[in-house]
Amino acid sequence: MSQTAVHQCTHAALPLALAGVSDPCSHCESRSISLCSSLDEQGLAALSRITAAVPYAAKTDFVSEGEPATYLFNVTSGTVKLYRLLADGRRQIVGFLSAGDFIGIAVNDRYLYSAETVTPVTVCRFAKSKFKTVLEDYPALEKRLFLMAKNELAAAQDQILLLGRKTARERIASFLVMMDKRGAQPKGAALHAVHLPMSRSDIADYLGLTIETVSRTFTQFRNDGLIRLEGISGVTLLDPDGLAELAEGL
Amino acid sequence: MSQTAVHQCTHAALPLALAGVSDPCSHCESRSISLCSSLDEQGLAALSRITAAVPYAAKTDFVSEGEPATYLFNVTSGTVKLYRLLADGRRQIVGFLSAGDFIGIAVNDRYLYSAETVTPVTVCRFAKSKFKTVLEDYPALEKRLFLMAKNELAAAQDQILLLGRKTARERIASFLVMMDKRGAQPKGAALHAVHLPMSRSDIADYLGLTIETVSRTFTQFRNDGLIRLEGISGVTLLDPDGLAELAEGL
DNA sequence: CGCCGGTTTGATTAAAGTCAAACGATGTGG
DNA sequence: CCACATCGTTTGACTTTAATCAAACCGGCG
Repeated sequence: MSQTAVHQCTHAALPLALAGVSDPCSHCESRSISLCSSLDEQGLAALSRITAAVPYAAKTDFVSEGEPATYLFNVTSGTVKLYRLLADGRRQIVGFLSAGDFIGIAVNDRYLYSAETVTPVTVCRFAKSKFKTVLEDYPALEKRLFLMAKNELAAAQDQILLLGRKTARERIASFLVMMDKRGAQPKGAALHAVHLPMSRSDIADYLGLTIETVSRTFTQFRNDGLIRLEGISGVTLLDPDGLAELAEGL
Repeated sequence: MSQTAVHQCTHAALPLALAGVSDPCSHCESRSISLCSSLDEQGLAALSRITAAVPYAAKTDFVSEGEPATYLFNVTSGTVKLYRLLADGRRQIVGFLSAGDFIGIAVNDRYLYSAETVTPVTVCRFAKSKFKTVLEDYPALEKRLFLMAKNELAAAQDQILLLGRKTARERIASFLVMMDKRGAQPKGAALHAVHLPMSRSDIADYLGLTIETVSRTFTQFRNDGLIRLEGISGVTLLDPDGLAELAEGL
């Protein structure tokens, strides 16, 4: 029905000058890796109009599990953790997000988890009601959201396997390999220097372990020559292949 | 082009061209609870044309993790388990499916998990390529798939919390409460008779436990007066509220 | 300098896993 | 029809892994 709105706008580079300096989206650094990559210039402009770029300090809670999902967020810099709590305070971190990741996939219009910044973070914030109207005009955006949901689902199932069946060593190895991949050095780089912005406590709550077990396993890996610890948040993977095998249970 | 491809598929079955009587979808029992509920009569007929109703015996493997996702499935009766394996054979069941559930959300066109029937099962099977053409004509279908993916994601995160932070007792309680809800007696029914079609081994692999721990916890619950065990696959929840509290960690 | 939070290391405990045997349904063949 | 083999389940004894409790350590900061 409203698909007439879709087929236009295949012209190449519209001069950005039109949008002018007031449009934060058109020169956004995470544009190419975020859901915005599914939009043409017009769509970007439409989204830009309903977007507020918001900075948060480290350790700021900005989404609460079960609350009405009035805002959607697109992380543009920094690291965010998503978590759920049990009644007595036990915490499970369900994911770490960084630039390009999206927050707001909701069920019954309620957030599935709480979100807290790990580092200082900037997000693009949209009111959900307004976002929906943009969504209607740009079906590619919904496709992209669907794709992101599928990727989240795949990641969730990786974590289910990890939590259900892997040992502490395998969990830590999986975590290091994942963080290494995420750091995304161009292929096969020799130097696997990984930065871990989150605390040991966060790592523990992500892997279903305790702080002490995380710490002990790190020193074990150091003694085994698998990693080198550089300060508190730096790790170099000395044997990435060995760690990858450990992660798979080999 | 897509139309011709779709027509080819009517070779093996009855003369479907004359809709109505021979159309298996229009009187499908799971129609109202499956993705088909998002389709009008025309859409249903289109889907019907590319559908094959396939029966599987119990314990039949019919989807393999990592394989190209050439078929999609809609469960219409029976119980299916989805699982992932570690290299050495450790198994994690990521979900149990029953009538109305969908199999085939894929990433990079590959299945995320393996699927095996628990009981005798019937599925509606679609070739993915053909399904895609129907999808193009019925956007409501894609919306419905998106909704299902979001629900799966919510369920996956429940399981992450369970596996990462709950005790054996809490896991079993959560499982019983979930199976009770699924059995869906009309609201607040006094009789919480739950049927467990899967083996203890399946339950263990779903909850990240061993067979022995599952068995011991069941007898513990029986001794605590929380449940009554009726034969091998029957359980009655004597204290559903108590179990629900246990499940939440209270 | 000495406090403070997060981290590491150490000693001990507890929860769940492993190994092993008994039990109980179900099905088969003598 | 019953003896017996089989498979999944339950129960028991013991072990192991990771959790808990506790102290020492370390780096940053007022």
